[in-house]
Formats: sequence, C-alpha cells, structure tokens
Amino acid sequence: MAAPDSRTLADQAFERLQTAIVKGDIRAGEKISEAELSAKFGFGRGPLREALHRLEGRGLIVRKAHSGARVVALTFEELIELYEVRESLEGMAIRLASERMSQEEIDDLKRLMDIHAEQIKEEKGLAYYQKEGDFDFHFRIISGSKNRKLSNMLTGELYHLLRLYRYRLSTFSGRPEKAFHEHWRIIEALEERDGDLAELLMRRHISAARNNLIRKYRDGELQL
Amino acid sequence: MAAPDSRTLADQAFERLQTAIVKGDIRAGEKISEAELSAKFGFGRGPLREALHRLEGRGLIVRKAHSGARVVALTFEELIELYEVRESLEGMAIRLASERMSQEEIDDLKRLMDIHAEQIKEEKGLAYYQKEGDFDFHFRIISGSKNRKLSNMLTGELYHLLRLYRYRLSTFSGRPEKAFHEHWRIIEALEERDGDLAELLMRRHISAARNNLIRKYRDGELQL
DNA sequence: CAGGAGAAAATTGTAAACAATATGGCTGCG
DNA sequence: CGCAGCCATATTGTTTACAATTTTCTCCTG
Repeated sequence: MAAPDSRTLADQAFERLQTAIVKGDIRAGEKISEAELSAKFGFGRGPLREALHRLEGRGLIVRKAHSGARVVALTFEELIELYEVRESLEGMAIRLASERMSQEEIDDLKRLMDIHAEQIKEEKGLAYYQKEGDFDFHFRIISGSKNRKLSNMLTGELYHLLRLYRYRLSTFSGRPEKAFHEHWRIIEALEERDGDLAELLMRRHISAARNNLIRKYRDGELQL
Repeated sequence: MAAPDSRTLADQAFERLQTAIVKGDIRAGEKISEAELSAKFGFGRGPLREALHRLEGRGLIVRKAHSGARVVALTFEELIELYEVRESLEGMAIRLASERMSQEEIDDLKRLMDIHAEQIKEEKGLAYYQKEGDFDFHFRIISGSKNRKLSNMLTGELYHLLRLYRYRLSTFSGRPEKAFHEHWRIIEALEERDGDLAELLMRRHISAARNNLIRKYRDGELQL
C-alpha cells in the first residue's frame, strides 16, 4: 500500500504532525516536546525539528527558545479575525470563480449539492451537511477561482486553523437549512456569471456565520 | 550597539536570510546551497537549515531533496494572482479601518501624506512617492484594520513576495500623480467612515495597478 | 560524433554527542 | 509561614560526523 516513499523523513514528520494537529490529536495550546513526539511517532529528533520549524513558518505552532513548542491557541478575537479574512478572500474567490469556472464544473458542484440535499432528507442528519457539505461547497468555489495563491492561503492556512476549532464550532452553529439555502442562491449567481452578486452573497453568508459565533460567545454558549 | 542578542542563532540566520532575499542580495530563482550560505554569513549549517525550513514554511523559498533550495521565482501569472489577493485583503483592511481607526490616526496619516506631497513638489522626484509614500500609505491602512491576522498575511507574506519585484515594478508603473490622487480620495472616504466607498476605491486602486502591470507585460515592457 | 552507462563528487538528509538555557523544586533566611 | 535565591533537571540549541541521494563528468560503445 505504501509507496516506496521517496519523501524525506522530515516531510513525513511534517505531514503527520500537521494532520495530528488539525485532527485534534494534539490539542490546541498543548505543549509538545521533541522527545515526546520522537517517542510517539518514531522519528528522530532531527527530522522532527525540521518539521516543527516548517509548522512554525506556517503559523500552526509557536515556539519559545529552550522552552518548547505549543500548538497555537486562538483567542476569540483571533477567531473573529480569521472570519473577517475568510469573508474577504472567499468573496474574491467566488468573484473569480464566476468568471473562470467551466459550466461542467458548475454542473458538478450542483450535482454534489443535490447529493448532500438527499442526505439531509434521509435524515442522516443536518449535522452531516454542517461538516462535509459545507466544506465541499466552499472548497469547490475556492478551487474554481483558479488562483493558486488564494487557494493556498485559504486551504493551507485559514482552514487548518479553523479546523482546530471545527468540532466545537460545527456542533452548534445551528443554522444548517438556512446555510443550505444560501449556498444555492450563491450557486445561482455563479451560474449567471454575476460576480458582483455572488461576492455579495458569499460575504453575507460568511458574515452571518461570524455574527452567529459572536452571539453564541456573548451568550456564553461557546467556550474557547 | 548590538544588544546582547538573546535570540538564537537560527533566529538571526532567519532574519538575515529574509532581508537578503527581500532586498535582492540573493536574486529570485537563484539556487542557494547550505555550504555557500554558511561561508557567506558565517552561521553553522544547523541554524541555517532551521532558517531555511522556516523560510520554506513562509513560502519564500522552495526546496528539493538533495538538490538545493532556491528563492521563489514568480511567474507573471502568479504575480497577477498576488495582486488579486491584495485587492481582496486590502479592501477588507480599509473597510475595517474606517470603523476602527481613531481620528488621531487618520490625522497622522493625512500629515504623512502632506509630507510626501511636499517631497513630490520639491521635485525629489515622483519616484520617491512611488516607493516610500505608497508603502507608507498602504501600511498604515493595514495596521488601521486592527486585524492582526490580516496584517500578518499582507505584510508578512504578500508584501515580502512583492518586494522581490519592487525594484522592477516601481521603476515604471508611471502613474504616480494619479495614484496620489486616488490615495486622497480613499482617505476622504475613510474620514467620512464610509467603509463601502473606501473599499470600492481601494479595490479600484489596486485593480488599476494590476491592469497597468498586465498592459506593460503585453507590450513587452516588463520582464520577469 | 552522439548517446548512454557508470562512477566520482558534491549536496542534502539523518543521527548522535555536547553545550546553553529555562523551568521547577528546594533550602534557608526574614 | 512566605518569599527569595540557588541548584538540579529537563529541554532545546548547536555542532560534528556519517549516510543517502542526486548531479555531473567521463568513458565506452554504436
């Protein structure tokens, strides 16, 4: 199953650490020592250090000299900042996508949305749409922008950070059918190649999620 | 003059490498070997490697196993992509800034613009405004957004990449008085706390620069 | 003379030993 | 009893040596 793995040990360590952080196996704020990781994952300290440095460059961990590295712990304010950046970037993403996505790609996206809709009806639960469906939708739009830098920033930084809190965020946001409807309106604008409208709707969509977060936090329903 | 330097060698190597890359001492696309850098800067290979890994995480260099690291070389398409991201992010930045900048901060910015204006009149050259003035203006707006994540993405990633090409870009863009006027209109909207208008103007401003770039490139006046 | 196989050289990847620093606990003094 | 300072320990930073891989040059062959 495993390819001969021409990748270097540091590369493998980097990926495993990244997924471990993103999937929550290493909790946010948790301090991680090189020796500990070495024992846990079986890599030498050298490759591990290289991986840690790359993660530091990516902003997923913070290090302090002679003290150790910890997974970033977002404050509530930083989480909101992330949503502001998301609103901006995904707004641009769909603007570009409405110029650059082919009709086939749009049709594909619509089919995918139909599948998700059925799964909602079959009562596999709205929770499902919350997680995978929402992610699929946004991911396709981002790819559709055909802007690699934009995609990297969104999926390679913001989303990794957001995923750190996804399990806590996804459980409650509690507006799945509304979100589903908004997704469809965005797709309509996309198909009509109306970039202005699509951007407006997307920004409202993300802005609504952010406001929802703020409200929940003020009500004490959201712990960070 | 030098503080006792509580920073680690790797930190120092990181900074020196980053400035060397940004300032053009190491040219874009140039391949850099660890031994070479070690001799040039006087750091051991260990700290250098750590610095390189962090730069890799930041996207300023790309590495290939057993082959070496090279400074990123942007294609023209990637440069345009950068401007698209900039338009989006700086649009959001000034929208936030028009809500969050204090009147004193705005006054400061206006004073700064006046100083730049005088320097233009004194014929220290429009070229000056091109470089420092433009940078100051955008930097203040970005700071004014009071969004650290946004600021980091803009100044810590995009601008470093753009600076790689600044000397080639700044020489010609050739619309300094127009840019100066646009800056003032943006500040007016900012002072009126009209976030919608400010964002619109900022996006047009950056979009115009991008289109200018595209035109020059098509005319063969811009080499990458 | 062109092209490819193979070996040598150069470069990076990995590991291990050593040094420097921060952290935490202990002791002694106020 | 509490706090300050010091010492022990654990952790990271740095260096050095070694292994693996890629690249390049050379030489042989068609």
